[in-house]
Amino acid sequence: MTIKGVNILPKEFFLKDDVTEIAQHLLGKIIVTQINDEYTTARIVETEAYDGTIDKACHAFPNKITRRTEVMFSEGGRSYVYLCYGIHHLFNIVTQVEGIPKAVLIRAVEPLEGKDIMKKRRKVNTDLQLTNGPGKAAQALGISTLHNDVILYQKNGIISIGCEMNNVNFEINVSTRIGVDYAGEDAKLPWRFYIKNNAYISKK
DNA sequence: AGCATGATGTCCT
DNA sequence: GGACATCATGCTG
Repeated sequence: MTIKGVNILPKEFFLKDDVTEIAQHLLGKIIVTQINDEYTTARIVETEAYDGTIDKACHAFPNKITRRTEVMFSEGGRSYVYLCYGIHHLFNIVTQVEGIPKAVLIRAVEPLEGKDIMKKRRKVNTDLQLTNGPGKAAQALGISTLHNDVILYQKNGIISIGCEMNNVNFEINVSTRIGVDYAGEDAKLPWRFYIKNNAYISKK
């Protein structure tokens, strides 16, 4: 299963029981989108883990099923896209076997192919401002709430996650998550992961 | 049916 | 550092 040199990850990648582990394994992986006949790719450089079973910061806490969160309860390997602040579309990757609501927020990516398309979508001209935040990354990749509950491991899917043939080495930094102060003690969980020294990290 | 609230980004001072 | 845009969602009643 290959799209232009990227191997699409199998469903099993998303089913491991530790969402923080998957959040780290997603670093360095490639997001491929083919939306409105426009092809873009980007490398994941920053992620956050959310666990609806124990984590107040997760929309699905405590195992709360609503129309918005129900996709998090489905089998891993699907998208969870929701509207934040009425403006920003945030892209998450659902993990775990069916019934366990956990997901990984894609907070930042490094643009690879289709930068001209990303600049058009974002209405900016500087590479560094293109994808260095969760709202910006989704917008640059053409992802919106229209793409909620999309299967990510299908060949020729509109959104898929892959890895490059030649693996690149990097160090992983860890911190608390951004913008979840409302979660009380859970805001202190060290569940944000990012590639050390990458230029496209959302915040220092 | 009404209301409070964001897993943010951009612009202003 | 701070204001604020903007609306789907979830909760109350």
